[in-house]
Amino acid sequence: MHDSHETRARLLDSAEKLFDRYGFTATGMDRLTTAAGLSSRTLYKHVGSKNRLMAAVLDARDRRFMRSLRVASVDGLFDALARWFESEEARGCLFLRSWGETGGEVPEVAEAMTRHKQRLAERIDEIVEAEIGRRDEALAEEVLILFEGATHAAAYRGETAIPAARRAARRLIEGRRASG
Amino acid sequence: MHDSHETRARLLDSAEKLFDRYGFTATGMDRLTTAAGLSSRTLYKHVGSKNRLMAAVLDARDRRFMRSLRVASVDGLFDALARWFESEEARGCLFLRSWGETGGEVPEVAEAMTRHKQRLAERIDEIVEAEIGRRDEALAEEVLILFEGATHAAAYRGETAIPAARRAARRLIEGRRASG
DNA sequence: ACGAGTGTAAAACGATCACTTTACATTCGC
DNA sequence: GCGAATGTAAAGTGATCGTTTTACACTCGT
Repeated sequence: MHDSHETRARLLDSAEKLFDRYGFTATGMDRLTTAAGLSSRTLYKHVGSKNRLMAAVLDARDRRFMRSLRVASVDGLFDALARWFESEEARGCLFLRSWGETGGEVPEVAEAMTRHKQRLAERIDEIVEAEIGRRDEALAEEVLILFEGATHAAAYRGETAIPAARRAARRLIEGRRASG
Repeated sequence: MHDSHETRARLLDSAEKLFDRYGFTATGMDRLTTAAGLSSRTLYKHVGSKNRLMAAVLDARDRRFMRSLRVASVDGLFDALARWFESEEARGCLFLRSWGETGGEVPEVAEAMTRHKQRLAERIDEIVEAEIGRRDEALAEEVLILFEGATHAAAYRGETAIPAARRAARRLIEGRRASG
């Protein structure tokens, strides 16, 4: 048989590009099968439904994104985001977009979004702790908001949004480190 | 004749709720006509097409949103956002969502998004100037990113995101006010 | 009372939607 | 070399998409 794992990877990869570029609902199954080089029969054997395909795409994207965020400082965090947008176009967070497009009513998608945002928040908690030597949930939430804001502002302002967010985050961190 | 202006307002109002709740593509014309209490013939006489309806909805929302942002301080800015989310559910920015759903390929929608974000940036420029007594584009961009971040983080973290963003913005402002 | 304007309800348009099925080719272990 | 598995291509499923059309009713100024 053909390598099932490789086929699935190719499917998730091409589907992610299409969903990101054209949106979830506007991307039809024929475009997905063509891009993956699969018959619709095989595609359905692999993922079961369009909703489950979207959820699988989001889970794979979460792993890839989180892998790129293995950094130990807020500068590293925003540098990682800048690097992400060197290979991906900035169109806002795909998790939030998919969740919004489906009205929050597709459980697989809603759960993938929640899981991803939970992991992101935890990662930022750790980075903030590494920076100032103790946990600071309030500061971590502020950095998370800058991260979320940079992700979305980059979609319409270009990548100057990312150094601006990085600058602001650094200032907030320095303020807590000194007077903490 | 029936009041054409009132009919149009009712149409835009119900359409905005549906687009926001279920997404643009997933909301069909039958749902829109039913919610507006109009025949499809009349709806098409008023707005011409679904794309133009979305653009009209966005323009009306821009006016309403900008009217709610007539404030003179960053505290006022984030308080206004909190007030906005008392009557609207937080699902991220409808302009960015619509733009993303249509792949940036519907000119009316893309232009409405660009116009809105331009106005928002100008308003925040003015607010920052009122706070510190001079223009500061870098600081204004940081506040904009916090605003964008709060808008989207509120969708999955609840409204604690807004006071957190307000707190961070205040800290950034105070830093520039003191040290010039 | 009449034509123009404005409204409705409902059928019809071809296209496309997610998904299934049919029919057939290939590769595999044994 | 045979049966099971896995693949393809392509037609077909009924539903729904955005949009237009047909047919008909009401209200206006004149």
